[in-house]
Amino acid sequence: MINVKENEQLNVLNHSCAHLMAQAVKRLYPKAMFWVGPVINEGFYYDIDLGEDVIREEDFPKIEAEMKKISKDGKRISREELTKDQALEMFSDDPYKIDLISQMDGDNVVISAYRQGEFVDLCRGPHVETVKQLKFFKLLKVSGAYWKGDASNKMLQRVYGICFENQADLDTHLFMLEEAKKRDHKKLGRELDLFMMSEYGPGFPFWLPKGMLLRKTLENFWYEVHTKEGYDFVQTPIMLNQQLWEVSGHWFNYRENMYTSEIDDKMFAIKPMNCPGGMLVYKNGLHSYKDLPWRVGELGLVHRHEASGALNGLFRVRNFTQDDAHIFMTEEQIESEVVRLIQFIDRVYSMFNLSYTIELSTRPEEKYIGSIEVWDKSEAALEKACAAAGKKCKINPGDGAFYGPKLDFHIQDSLGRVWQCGTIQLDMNLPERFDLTYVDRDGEKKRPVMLHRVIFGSVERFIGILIEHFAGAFPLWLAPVQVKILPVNAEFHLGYCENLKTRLMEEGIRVEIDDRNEKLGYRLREAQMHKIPVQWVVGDGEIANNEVNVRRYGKNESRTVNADEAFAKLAKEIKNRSL
RNA sequence: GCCGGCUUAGCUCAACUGGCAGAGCAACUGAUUUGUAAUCAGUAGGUUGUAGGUUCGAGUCCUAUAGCCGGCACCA
Repeated sequence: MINVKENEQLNVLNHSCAHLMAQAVKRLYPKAMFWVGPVINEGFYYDIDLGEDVIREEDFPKIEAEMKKISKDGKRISREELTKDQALEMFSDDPYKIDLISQMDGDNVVISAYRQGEFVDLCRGPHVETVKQLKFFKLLKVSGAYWKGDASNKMLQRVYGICFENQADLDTHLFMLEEAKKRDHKKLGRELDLFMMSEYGPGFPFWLPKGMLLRKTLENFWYEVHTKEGYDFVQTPIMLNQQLWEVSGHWFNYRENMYTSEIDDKMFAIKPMNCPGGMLVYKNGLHSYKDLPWRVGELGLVHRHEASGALNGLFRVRNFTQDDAHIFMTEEQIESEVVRLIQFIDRVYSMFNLSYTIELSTRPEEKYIGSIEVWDKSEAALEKACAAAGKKCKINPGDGAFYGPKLDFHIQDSLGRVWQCGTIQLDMNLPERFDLTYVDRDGEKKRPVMLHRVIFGSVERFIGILIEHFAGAFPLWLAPVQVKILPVNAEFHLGYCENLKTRLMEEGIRVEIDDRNEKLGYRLREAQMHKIPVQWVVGDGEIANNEVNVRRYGKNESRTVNADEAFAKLAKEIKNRSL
């Protein structure tokens, strides 16, 4: 999907289009007052105060028509430079502009405004020369948005749109949006019987048999690669008492987002994170420097009371499974361990054909714990590890957690959308709070360094991303049903099919026979619509020669091959986890 | 939580300004025994999300509420 913000020409075009929209809105809603109208990756928006009035999507054609009219009139867009006083004078009846102007530093600051016809707005620019250049645009959505992004402020109306240089680009973009809609994991999840939601448990997904197969395959893969990577595995309780959450600090910081319950007069909370339980596991025994780094993995089910409006399919839920691990180590081991982790994560993402970028988030300006010296050292270690692993990393200054810096992995799906999934976080807080130690070479007890890390992030969300990434057509190794066997005539060919099925099942291959009383074309169509990767058709010809007729998902062709060869090829493809 | 929208059969959607709740697919039954994306016929399926209200009459209008969707805020 196109990124408007990063394309210089489109950036300017969309910025000007935001002004064009504002002008049209002002004509149709004379009471409208405007806050800001920036360019974003997906186009532009404008935050508007309409008083009692409301803009709805059904009003878009009207606004777009007015925009077209203004564009046709072809007024030039001109820049004016003002002093602070002049600007205040010019916008004296607009509290939003006054707020903007008074925020500008110094009394001698030069303020620029852009004018097109009767419409003028404060703006740094640049803009296109004339509104005539703004022809190929579309308003996309409208929503509420807090003034200055602060939930305690009033809500303005935010209208989104996008503008291109020609009709073809606009059409392509709108087509892509339609494509994305077709891939919606909530829609595909229903069509492919993967999961369901119920109003009896908002935000708590139900996994259906087909989805469970997908999920278990993914989890088995996770255990397999982590075992090879030297991880141990644990499972910590879902529920622990208040005292533990006080030690971890969650009771004070996140209590309103935790589900609590009283047991025998004591307060308990359902875990919103796995770490405190992990700390207790570490403290269960003594640790020698010889045992470090200790990598402890847990597919841990956590519950968080997310705001109702935040819920969104599998992307944002109230219970989810983190593919968590805590790694305990000495300070000297940070860099080599993180290099190893980056390489590990790289291998995992490549299994799904997902590319990614890494971002390093550093010490927050104000809220942080620990000494600046340790922070600097940790940040340097993470950055060095990235370089050593041969990866670039973008730096997000001040975006780290209060307890440590982190590396975030942003994956890019097949539509070019970006999702933050993996993260590697150094934690200087919990080892202290839980008084973790190891016995060093010199016999002294020392404080280990700990890092949290996830690769999928949330198993549920990752599956949602995979559904959209693959448009529901999973690679063979992941597909809930891998092979559909279709007897041409169930009466005569079923026995042979059942032998094939038994043989596939013995190898752990997920297979179904469709022997319903329907024509082959009907059953084949259904198998294709369920995006089953492989269909084997069996009739008289195949049985006579120990063959199967193989058809793949999405291919409008089939090949008749020896059954043993088909079997071997399938097994190999699954074993290799081919894409 | 906030702003806006939506909610009709398992799914996708109809039902003019308030006037007899309907179709396709799926399901079920029967016929058909099928060779690469839909065989034919029939049957059943609904307190129109829920609770109130207005009206002779409500899927349609009003109020409340739940859930969902698009954003905002939040995301340890």
